[in-house]
Formats: sequence, C-alpha cells, structure tokens
Amino acid sequence: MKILSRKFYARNPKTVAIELLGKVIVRKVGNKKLSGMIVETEAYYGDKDPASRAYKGKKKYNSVMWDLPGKLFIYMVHGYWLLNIVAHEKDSAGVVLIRALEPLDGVDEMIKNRRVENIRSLTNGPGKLTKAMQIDKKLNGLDVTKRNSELTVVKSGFRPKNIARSYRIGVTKDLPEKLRFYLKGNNFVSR
DNA sequence: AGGAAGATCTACT
DNA sequence: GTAGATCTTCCTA
Repeated sequence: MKILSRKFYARNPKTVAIELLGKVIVRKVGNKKLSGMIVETEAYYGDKDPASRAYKGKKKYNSVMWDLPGKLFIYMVHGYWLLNIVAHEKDSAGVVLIRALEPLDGVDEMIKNRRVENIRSLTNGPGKLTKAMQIDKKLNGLDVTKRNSELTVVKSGFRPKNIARSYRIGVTKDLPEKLRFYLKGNNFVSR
C-alpha cells in the first residue's frame, strides 16, 4: 500500500483530519507489524486555537507543531500518550489528533500490550491506541512519510462514507466549530 | 511547590 | 449513562 506523501499533510488541519479517516496506520515493532484503520480524528490549529498545544507559543515540548507536516507530535495527558500528526499550510502550526482505530494486523500483540480481552476496547480511545501500538515520547518528531519509519500511514481500499462531525471531546476551551470527525456506526469510535 | 491537562478505569444510580 | 480517583509530564509562580 502506498504511503501518504508530505503534500497530503501540507494542508489545512481540518481537511487532513477528514481525509485521514479510512487510512491505515502501520506500526513496526521489531519484526512485528501492528496496524489499524483510522476511524476518528480531531483537528487542532496553531495560535488561534485555545485548545491547541501551540496556543501559548513555541515551547521546547511543542516545537514540532511548527515543523514539517507529516511528523509525529506526541505528548502526555493524564498519564496517557496521545498521537498527533503535524498538518498545516506553510508558515503555520497545526496537528491532527488520532482518536481511534479499528484494529487490523497484530491484534494478539495489542491484546498483550493492553491487557484486555475485548477487541472493541482495544483502540477506541486516544490513550488506548498508543498503548496498544507501543507509541510513546520516543517517536516524537518521527517522519511518517518515510518508508523505513517505525510508523507510517498508508492508503487503503476503504472508501469511508457516513462521515459525521461533532465538537472536540474533553476540550475545556473549544472553538465554535465542529472539529472532530468520525465514521458513523463504526464500533471503534470512542463514544 | 502546586496545578492543569485533548483520558481512562471502576463503581455505581 | 454519570461521578470520582488516578494516571505523568510540563507550566507558572
């Protein structure tokens, strides 16, 4: 399957968030392959977005938000790592948060990582999928457009329809715009 | 030193 | 379905 190019991410975060639905995240751990289809995303802007990590300006921990589109931005909230992909037009900041996946390859391995039996609760939340796929701070800044990366995003045969949108989840200061996108009816969306 | 943060789990009504 | 405890950085004072 074809890896998404840098150009794909070099657009408005909202556009990228919508188009990432139905794509597949491939995580390589040693010789094991874990993968899952993206079923839920949220868009975050730069300094105009009070919920964004970029809102208060460039800091050491968030500087990758201004970096090349297609890089990973990973940070900790309430004890969980959250997976974001940098997406923005030239000279700005922005990311797309990956909120939920539908597991494809390596389900056994994910069950081991998560210590749950229920497939449905394996990756149906932003903190859960990072644990299932062994994603943490070490992958911050990783370029997902390179074929040999430990984590890549590829096209798939899925043609998502029934895309629904809502306000972002858990955000204390949201924008007056619906920036969460998910596949309606999919069993793996977070709520 | 103290607190907030894009969440999750558990234990209930 | 909601409520409360707890999770681990990084920020602010």
